[in-house]
Amino acid sequence: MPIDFLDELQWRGLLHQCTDEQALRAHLADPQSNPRSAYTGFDPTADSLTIGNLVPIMLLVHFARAGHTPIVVMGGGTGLIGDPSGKSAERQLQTEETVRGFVDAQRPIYENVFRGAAAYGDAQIPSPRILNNLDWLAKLGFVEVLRDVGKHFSVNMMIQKDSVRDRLHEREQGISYTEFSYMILQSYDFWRLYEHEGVTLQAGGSDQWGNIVAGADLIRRNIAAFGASEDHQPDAFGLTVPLVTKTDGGKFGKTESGAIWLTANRTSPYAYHQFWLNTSDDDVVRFLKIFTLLPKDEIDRLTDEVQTNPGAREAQKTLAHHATALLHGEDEAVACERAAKALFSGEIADLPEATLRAVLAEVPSSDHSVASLEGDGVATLDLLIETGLASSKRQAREFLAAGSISINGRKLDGEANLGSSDLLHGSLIAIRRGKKAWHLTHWS
RNA sequence: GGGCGUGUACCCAAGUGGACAAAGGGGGCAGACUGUAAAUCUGCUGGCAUCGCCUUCGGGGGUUCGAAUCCCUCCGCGCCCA
Repeated sequence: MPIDFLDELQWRGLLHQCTDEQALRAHLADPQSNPRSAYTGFDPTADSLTIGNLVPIMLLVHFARAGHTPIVVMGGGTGLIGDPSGKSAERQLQTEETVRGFVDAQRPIYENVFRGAAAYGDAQIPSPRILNNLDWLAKLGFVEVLRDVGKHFSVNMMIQKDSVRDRLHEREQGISYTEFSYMILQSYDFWRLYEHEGVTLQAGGSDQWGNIVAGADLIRRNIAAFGASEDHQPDAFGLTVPLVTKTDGGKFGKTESGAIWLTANRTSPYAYHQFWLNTSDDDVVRFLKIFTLLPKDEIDRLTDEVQTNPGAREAQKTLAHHATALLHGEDEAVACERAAKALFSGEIADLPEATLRAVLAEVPSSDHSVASLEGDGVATLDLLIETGLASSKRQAREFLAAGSISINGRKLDGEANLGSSDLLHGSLIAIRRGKKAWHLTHWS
């Protein structure tokens, strides 16, 4: 039994606003005999996406779970122009090669999430179709665009748009004709997909509302101009997801060390898992709804757990597991949990070598000469500096005096020298400062 | 171009000849407590060294036994006038 798309979005808090909700509900009511297609566009501005981008992807997943057809449109073309929405300054134009590289790097993210969603239990959900708007935008002729598309856009309306208006009145940073035209391109995408792919719904982040409505508008005007549609309702809808916020006012998706990305080369699965695990009690239920596919009764149960037994952090653990599994796969999620357990308990000395190496794989490491362990051995003081765990001898002494340093999980009190008897598996010494800072030393 | 200000450590900010490696706050790091949370408490926060030494108060130069502090000069920033 497929889910009801709009109901699902609503209770999950994924629905920010949409055009004509009643008509949209009716439009989507019968996926069996009338499956619909929806698309979300993503402009490639980097070689990866951040967890903020995960929200509209989840929306497409729910669309698929409801029995409809999701389409991802990668902005290989629009990415060459630059969306002024939410930007206070003109963007640096990227070269075509760069954007192409970004497109290729981002493609697996969509595939991974949908694979993860299917693995979670919705085996019937299809993979999304992934298109690149460069394929049609690159072929457009300037005259053609001005006549067929531009005629439907009123400049009076376009300059009302917040992102454009701000730039017009901000004397420091104007807006180029290029970025001003962005809305027209995105609208054309929608029209194009409506015509050729039967797409009737565009979804996106809340900052995309203006662009989405403009697209729906273009479709309506074109229908009016060229006749077409058998019924008189223009079957083009728009829908946005909310901006995810944190209760404490901090920016969602950012840590001290930077943004949380959706590819392992930028944010390791372990760091990703830790990010979710550290969600505050105030946010965890909302995030469970948005970033996992857990059913309502399970989330209700976890909501109670947060209330009655917050110390167990079952909700955070569940969130971390499912969010990690969704993106990186179940195996990675399990590995992250195992690594977290070992690293936080500090009990690593008894782990088999292969497990130990796997657990510490993401920790900074350095190579040292095993010969130096002979005789008096190596002073931990010096080693702390060599490994970067302390920035000066004075600081290293401070850590040692405070009992902040552990060697292979054994707490060190005071200064000491390390010898070959401290080697784990004949070649490794793991140093830990405080609770979270680890460093693995290789000796050979 | 003229006038008045201002520049201090990661950030804000006191300090106007010696007691200044420089108050206070924030941030950061560590310790205790805890739930890898929040709040709270404690310590550290230029470097090297077992009393001590070395390098720092926008840059350079000078006065002085002694300069963040006084003088000269250059540079940066802010406000007002043109």
